Amino acid sequence: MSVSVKDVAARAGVSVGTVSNVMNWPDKVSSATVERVQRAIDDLGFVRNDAARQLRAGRSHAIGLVILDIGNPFFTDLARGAEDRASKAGLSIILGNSDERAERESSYLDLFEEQRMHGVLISPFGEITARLRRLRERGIPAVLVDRTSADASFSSVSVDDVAGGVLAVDHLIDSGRRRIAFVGGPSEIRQVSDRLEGARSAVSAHPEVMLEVIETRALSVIEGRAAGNAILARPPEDRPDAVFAANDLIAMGVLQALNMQGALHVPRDIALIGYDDIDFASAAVVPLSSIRQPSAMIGATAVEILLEEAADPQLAPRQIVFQPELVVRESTGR
Amino acid sequence: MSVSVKDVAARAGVSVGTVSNVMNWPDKVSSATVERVQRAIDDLGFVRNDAARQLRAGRSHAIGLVILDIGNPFFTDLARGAEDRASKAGLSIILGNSDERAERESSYLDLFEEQRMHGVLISPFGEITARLRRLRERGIPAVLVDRTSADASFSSVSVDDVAGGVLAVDHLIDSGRRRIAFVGGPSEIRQVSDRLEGARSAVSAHPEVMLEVIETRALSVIEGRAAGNAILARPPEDRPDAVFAANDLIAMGVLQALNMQGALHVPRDIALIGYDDIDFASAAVVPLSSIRQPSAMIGATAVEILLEEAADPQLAPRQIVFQPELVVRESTGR
DNA sequence: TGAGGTGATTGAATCGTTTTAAGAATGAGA
DNA sequence: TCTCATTCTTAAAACGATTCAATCACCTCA
Repeated sequence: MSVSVKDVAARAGVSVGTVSNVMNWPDKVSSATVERVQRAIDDLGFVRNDAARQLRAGRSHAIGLVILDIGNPFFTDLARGAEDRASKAGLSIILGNSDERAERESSYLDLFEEQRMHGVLISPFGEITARLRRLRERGIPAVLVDRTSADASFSSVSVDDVAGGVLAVDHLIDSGRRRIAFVGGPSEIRQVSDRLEGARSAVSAHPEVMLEVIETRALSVIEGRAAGNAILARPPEDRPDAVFAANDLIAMGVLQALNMQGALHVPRDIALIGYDDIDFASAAVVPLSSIRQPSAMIGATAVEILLEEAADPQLAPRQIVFQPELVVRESTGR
Repeated sequence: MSVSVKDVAARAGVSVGTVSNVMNWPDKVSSATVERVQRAIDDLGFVRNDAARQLRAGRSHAIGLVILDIGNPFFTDLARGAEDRASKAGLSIILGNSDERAERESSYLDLFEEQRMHGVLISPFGEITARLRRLRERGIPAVLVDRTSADASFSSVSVDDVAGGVLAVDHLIDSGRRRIAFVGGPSEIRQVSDRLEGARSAVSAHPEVMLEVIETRALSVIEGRAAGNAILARPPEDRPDAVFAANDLIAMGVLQALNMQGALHVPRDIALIGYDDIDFASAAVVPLSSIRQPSAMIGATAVEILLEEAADPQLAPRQIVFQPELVVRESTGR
C-alpha cells in the first residue's frame, strides 16, 4: 500500500542510505544520482513517513501550542504569527484549544509528551509548572505566552497590560476628558486588574481627573450594555465624560446603550476607548479607539525563543514583555 | 533522558511484551502483573512514544482537519464538535487553517500525508480532488465538510443553504412583510447564491411578494452598512419592509445604518434577518433573528463517517445534508 | 608500480513499540 | 506418573527512515 525508501532505492538502483542522503544531504551525493533518485521518488509518489523519521530523530518536527480560547481573535492572530515563524524553520504548529478547562489543557500536554514535541507554547490556565518542568527534563522546552511565569523558571512572552491602561487613560486625559469611568470585570482576571492599575496610575499624575470603576460580571457585549444603561440612567451631572472599557466587547455594549436613545452622543458627550482592537472595533457604528496588542509578534517571538532553548537547553529563561499600541479612531474624537 | 518500555520491563521484572500487553490488552495479563507493571510505569513516569506506536501501526492516531477561516465561529464550532467525537474514539484532531489560500491548504495535506493520518476532514478551497484520491489510495480516507463533492466521489457533510434561504424568507412573509430585499455578495460565493436561490423560491409561491437584490462586494459589516445607507437614502415608498442579509455581519451593518439616524426603526419599519447565528447576533442593539447551522453536529458527523470509512475503505461515499434552523428574535418582531 | 588521497556509495545498526509464535508453568484427569 | 489444557509470559521480528563506519572506484604523484 505504502511506498518506502526501499522501493525508491530499488527503482533508482541505489541503496537506502543514498536515498536518505538525497533528501537530507544532497551535497553528499553526485548530481547524476540525485537526479535518478528524484525521478524514482516522483514516479512512485513517495512521501516519507514522519513517524519513522521522528522515531529515529527522537523528537517530532512540530511545536505544540495550547491557547485559552479559539474564539478570541487575539489568540488566533497569535497562532498565525507562531505558524509563520515555525514554518520558516521547517516546523509545523499543532494547535490545541484548552477552552479554559484544566482537564483539556492537561490532555493536550499528555498528547504533546506522547508525541515528543519539539517544544510547547502555552497560555496556561491551571497549575502546570510541575508538568512543564517534567517536559523540560525530558528534553521538551516550554515557553509561556500571554502570561508570565510566577517564579521566572520558564521563558515567557507577554504584553504589558498596565502600560496599556496608562496609554488608554493618558489619551483620554490628553483629549480633555476629566471624569473617567473604567468598565470591566471580574477583577480576578489579571488582564482586567492590570489594565485598571494602569488607569489608576495614569490618573494619579493628574489631580484634576477623577476615576470611577464600574464592575461587570464578564467581558461581554451584554454586560457592557448594562453598564452603559446604568450610566444613562444617572442625572447628567453625575455622568462620566469618558469610558475606558476593559475590552472591545464591553466597549461595543456601552456604545450601543449610549447611542440607542439618541440622548447622548459618542464621542461628543462621552468618549469611549476599548482594548484588544478586534476586527469589530473598526466596524462599529462609531469606529472604536482601542489598544492593540502585537498578537502575531508574540507568537513569532515565542517560537523564536523556543527554538533557541530547544537547541541549547542550558539557556537561562527570558521574560519578554511587549508594549501595546494606541489606535485612535472616532470614538475618542470630539 | 527518555524512559522506554525496556526500562519499565526491567523495573517490573517482566518482558517488554508484557508491558505492552498491560497497556493495550490488560485482560491478557494476570492482575498481579498488571499491578506490578503499573507501579513501575508510575514510578518511572513512563510516557509511551507515539512515533514508535504509529510506525508499528502504520497510521497515526490523529485526524487532520483543514478549515477555511479560523476567525469564523462557524468553523471553530465545527472543530469543537469534531474534537469531541474524535476523543471518544481515542483520536485527536490536528487543526489546520488554510485561510482560503491554496498553497496553505496544499501544505497541510502534505503534512497529513507525511504523518499518515487516520483520516482527513477538509472544507476545500482549491482543486484538490486528485490529492484526496491519492490519499485514499494510500489508505487515508477523506470527508468534505461544508461543501459537497462535485462528482460525489467523496463523502460530505454540509448544510442546505437553499433551505435556509426559504426558511428566512418564509418567516418574513409569514410575519406580514411584502417587499423583501436580499443583501449580500459577491454572488460567486456558493453560500450566497444558494441562500438567494432559496429566497427566490420562497417568494415565487407568493405573487404579492416582491424580492429585490442588493449586491455587496463582501460579507462584512462595512458592506452591510453601505447597503443600509443606500436603503435609507431612498424615498420612503421605494424602501423594502424587510431585509434578508446573506450573513450576520451584513445584517449588523444594515442594522447600524438603519438605526443610526433614528428615522427608521427595526423591526417596526423594516424587519431584518441574518444568517449563521453568530454570538454577536444575539448581542446586537436589536437582537437579530437568524438562521442557525448545526456546526458542531457537522463536525461530529464528519468524524463519524470518517471512522467508518477508515474501518472499511470499500464503503460507498455518502452525502449528508443538514437542515438549518430558524432562530426568531426581536429584529423580525413587530 | 604502488602508496595515498578523495569523493561517492553501501549496508548494518538503531530508534521504541506492537505482535505473534513459541515456551514455561500450573493444574486436572487418566 | 504421564498427558493434555489452560494461562501467562517471553523473545524475536517487524515498522521505515537515518546515520556512520566501512568499502569501493578512481585519480595523483612519487
